[in-house]
Amino acid sequence: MPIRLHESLSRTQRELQPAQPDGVFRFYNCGPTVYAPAHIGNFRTFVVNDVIRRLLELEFGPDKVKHVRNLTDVDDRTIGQTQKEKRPLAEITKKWTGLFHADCAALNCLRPHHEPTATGYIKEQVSMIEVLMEKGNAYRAADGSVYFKVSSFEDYGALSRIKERELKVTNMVADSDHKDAVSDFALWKAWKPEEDGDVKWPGPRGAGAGRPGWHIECSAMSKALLGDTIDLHTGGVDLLFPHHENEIAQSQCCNGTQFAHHWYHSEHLLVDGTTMSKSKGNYYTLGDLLAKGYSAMVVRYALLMMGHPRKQLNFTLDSLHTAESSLTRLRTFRSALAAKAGAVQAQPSGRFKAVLDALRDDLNTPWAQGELFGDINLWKPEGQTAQHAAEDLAAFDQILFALGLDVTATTEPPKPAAPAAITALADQRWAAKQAKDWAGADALRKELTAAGWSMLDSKDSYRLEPLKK
RNA sequence: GGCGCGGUAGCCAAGUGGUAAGGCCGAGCUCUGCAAAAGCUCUAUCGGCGGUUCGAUUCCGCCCCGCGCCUCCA
Repeated sequence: MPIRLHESLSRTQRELQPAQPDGVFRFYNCGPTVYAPAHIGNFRTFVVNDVIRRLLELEFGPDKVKHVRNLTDVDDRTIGQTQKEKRPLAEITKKWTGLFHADCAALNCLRPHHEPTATGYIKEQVSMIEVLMEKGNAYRAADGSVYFKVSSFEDYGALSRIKERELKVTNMVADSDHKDAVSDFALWKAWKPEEDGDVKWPGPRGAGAGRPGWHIECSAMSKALLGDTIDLHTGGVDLLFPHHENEIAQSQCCNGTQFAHHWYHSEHLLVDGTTMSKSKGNYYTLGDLLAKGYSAMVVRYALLMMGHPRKQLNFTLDSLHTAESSLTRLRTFRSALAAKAGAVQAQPSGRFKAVLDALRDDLNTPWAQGELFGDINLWKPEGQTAQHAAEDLAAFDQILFALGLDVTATTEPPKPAAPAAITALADQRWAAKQAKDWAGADALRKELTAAGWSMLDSKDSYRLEPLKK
């Protein structure tokens, strides 16, 4: 069964297929701006894209997928941060890039094959801008900036179906600058010493020094690393307009050919029913959630499995509890399977096939979850030979690979140690239990519970865990 | 004003023109001094009103409610 994915331009589901004769699937995913820690909304998109990458590898083979995800390391926000911190741009972007990589690794996202930075591709961007100027699709403004002339591209608006007169009037006033038309967008932004500090590069022929606009970077990096036409271009819905609309305009006018065969956009994450923002106090980074005691794998599960990627997902801390319980069941199930299989190695059985099919059907993760637990519920250890169990284990592991869920790693954060007062109570209860003083033991358990601790007995020892918040 | 999305059990969430997957939580039972873990079982008629149809949660129309986006935010 081929992978079918919703396509934003046609608004239909289309099969994913490599178009080039080399059979390599070319996949570009718009990456983060590295000026602050990425928040979990960002990571929903990256986790979803990671599953696309994994499905593509399963479908076409690991060496037949070329996945590019950029880092935006120069734009208004990164530069704004240099001004705020009075530190060089590279220092700031390096710091946040490092954290982004760490978060991605914790969330078990595969590294893209290329991770270009905007500042690493200035020449490529400049040269595209020059071509656009030569072709009459771009013009130099009075201040030395270069703008794309939207009216020169007939198909503009095809992706977002937005017409310039439909844009909110208030936004049109604010951004007058030196443009010929309000909908024209910057390809190159002239250097403003008071705002940009020392961030500048030599501009395209006929323009001043400055820096590239945001949109051109993706066009240039995609062209440089994947060629003029790619198989799939993805990002969050917010990028649909203007970012992707503008990329299409730039790339197609410059290259004279179709830019992307397939556009895919994942929906936004909401937190507590509304847009996440620092002022609302519902803004979470991965670090924030780890600090609350959740594992990154639980976060991945919640971001991926608890809602369809093309529907807004309302994230709550409660959903992390759900995810945690679900993930624990997966872990338990795998242990049972592995125990039964022993050392036997085998090819995947047909079990869990429906899970993969659900993913191939427009990344329907909730459906996949249904199939997954449905199959787990049907599994019975009785009558299973080690061979069968090994086959089922191989099939299960394939599903875990596709979803990027690592249940074998001990990703659980260490439980905090109990304070001395609690351990003392626990010891007392243990003693009471050994003396078969059930009433005393129960009373002590109640005390522990009241203090927020749970005492888990085993044959000849016990451990203490804090009760769930 | 424009573009778009959603309203399915306590919560989350798939899905189908013929009487609703799954997860979480909860309850009962088994097991176990208790608790935990594990296992079994149970829990909805799909926002409202019309229409089409033998039959609609699923198609059409209207209405109500909630939400997102609209130039540099994944």
